[in-house]
Amino acid sequence: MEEKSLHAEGQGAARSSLSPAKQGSSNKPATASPVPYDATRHSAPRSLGKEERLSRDILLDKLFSEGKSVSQNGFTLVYLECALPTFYPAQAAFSVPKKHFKHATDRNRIKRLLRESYRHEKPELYVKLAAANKQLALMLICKGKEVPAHAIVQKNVSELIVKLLSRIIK
RNA sequence: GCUGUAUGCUACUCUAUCGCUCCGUACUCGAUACGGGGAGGAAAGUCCGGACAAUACAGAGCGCCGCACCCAGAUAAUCUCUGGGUCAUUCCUGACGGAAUGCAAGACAGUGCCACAGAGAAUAACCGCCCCCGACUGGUCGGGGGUAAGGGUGAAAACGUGCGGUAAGAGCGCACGGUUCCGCUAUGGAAACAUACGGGGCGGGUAAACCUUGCGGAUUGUAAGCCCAUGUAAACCGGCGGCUGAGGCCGGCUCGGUCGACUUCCUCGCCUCGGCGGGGAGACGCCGGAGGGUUGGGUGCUACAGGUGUGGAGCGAUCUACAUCGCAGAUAAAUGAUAGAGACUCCCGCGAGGGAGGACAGGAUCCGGCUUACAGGUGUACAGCCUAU
RNA sequence: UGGCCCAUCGUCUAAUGGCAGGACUACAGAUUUUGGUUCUGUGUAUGUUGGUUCGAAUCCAGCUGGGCCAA
Repeated sequence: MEEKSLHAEGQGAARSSLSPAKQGSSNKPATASPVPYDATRHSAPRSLGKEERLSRDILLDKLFSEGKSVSQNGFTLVYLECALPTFYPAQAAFSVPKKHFKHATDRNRIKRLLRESYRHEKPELYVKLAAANKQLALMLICKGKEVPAHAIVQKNVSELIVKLLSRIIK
C-alpha cells in the first residue's frame, strides 16, 4: 500500500513538472484526507469507472420522480440523497436530450465533456460527502442550443457542485 | 495555366500526462499492476437483396405483393453491377455525329375516366347541305330520311392534299404522301429491332386507373430465438366438450393432410348378468374471468460471401493461386481532455515572422448494393477561357 | 435497433386527377361616447426536387421535417 501511494505521488510529480498550472488544487488532498471512504486506498482518485456511474436501475426512476435539482446556464444537476449499492459516496449519470441536439455525434461529445469535467471536480466532493457520511445519486443534464466548449462546461459543473454542497452540508 | 462539371481514391500526423472500455497475463485476488485491441466512407436514410433464427420437417390452388427493352456475363442474391446493342425524349451541331435521361410489355381482351369549352370526347346529326311528303300558298313551316365536305372550341375532333364521283356527300374510287399501326413476305441480326417492297387498316388519349400477359415472392424479424434466475401455481372461479374423435397445427383463405389427451368413482333404471342408458363428482382438453411474478444475467455476438500484399485470367464487373494478418463488441451505452511539435489551407507582412482554421458525421446481429451529406488533398475524363509554339 | 405512418392558410380541418373551400385568428371599415358583441370586406396555404399526364394537393420516385409501436 505504501508502494501504491508512493507511485501515485510519483505520477503527480511527473505531471506537475509538465503542467504546473493544473496541479495545485486536486493533487494533494487525496493523500491527506480523513477516513470513511478510504481515500488513501483510492489510488487513482480522478478515475471514473463503472461502479461510480449510475446505470440502469430503479434508482434512476426514483431520482427523476423524487430528486431535487440545481441549474444554471442550461446545465442541470439532479440529486437525491439515498443509500447506494456501492461504497463510493456518489454515483453519477450524464444525459443530453435528443430534442436539443439532433445528431448523435453532438450528444456523444457533450456527454464526454460532462463526464470529463465531473471527473476533475469529483475528489473534493467525495471527501466532503464522506466526512458528512452521506451518499448521493446524481444526474447531469445539458440543454443548450450549441455544443459548448470544454472550459465552459468545466466552469459550470464546478459551480454546480459548489452549490450542491452548500445545500447538502450546512 | 486557370475555372467549372462528373467520377475514383484519401479523410492530418507525432509526443507527453490524466482518464474510458474489452481481452490476456501475473500475483499480495484488489478500489491492483503490466501488455495488447478499440468507429465510417458514408457507421446515416432504411430504399432493395441476402445470411441467420422462429413459425411443423411445408404440398396444391386462390388471393395478396413486387418486377418489366434485348443478349451475354458477374454474384450467395437482387429492382444490383459489368460489357455490348435497340428504341424514345431532351440538348448541342450547318451536317456527319455526340451527350444526358428513361418503372422502356400490352390501349384490336374487357371495364372505367377525359373538367371547362364545344354540335360532338367515342354506338358523333346541334347548325348546315341534299332528297321525298304534307300544309298554307310563292318561300316559309311541319314531318320522314340521306350526309362527317364546312361550323368560333379544345391537350386531343375520327389519316393529309388533289382529282374523279354524287341529289348532297363520304378512302366510295384513283394518284401522291403520312403512319411513334397490324399481321404476312423478303433481307440483315443471336435478340430487342432495322431496312425494303407489296397487301390490309388508320375508331383519339390514359395502364406512375382497374386490368391483361410473362416472371418472381411463405410470414415475421437479433427487442428473432435459446438458457438461467426470480415469483407463485400441476393453484382459484365460471362455461363447453368427448376415441362414432374434444381440440391443436398446416403461415391470409380453401383443398388435401398431420398430431391427437383423460377414460376413474358414486348412484338410479333395464334386461339376455354383463352390458346399455340417465344423473352427479373426479381427471383431461379448450375458452373466458380474476389474480400474481419478472423489467435481471448469460447466449445469440462477431473468423468471415474477412482484410492486406504479390502474381495470373478477363475489355470489365469479378474470379483465382500463394503469402501474410487477427482487426470494436458497448448496454443510461466505451474512442475523451490538457499541453507541445510538425505538415496543409487562408489572412496580414518587402522579409523575418505573426494570427486563424480542420468537412460530413458515431457502431448496436452481420454482409452486398442503392440514395443522401461532405472542408481540404489527389488522379482521370470532358467543357470554356488565356498564353506559347 | 427493427417495424409502421403522416405532412394543406397563424391554428383546426375539407377537396371522384379539373378555379384549393370552411371555421377560428389577424388586419381594415361600419355600428358604439369608448370597449365588447354584431355586420361587411381584405390578407394568408398544398414541406421540397424531379417524373407520368392535356392538366397533379391527389399518381410515382428521391430528399426534408415530424409522429407512433415493441421484451
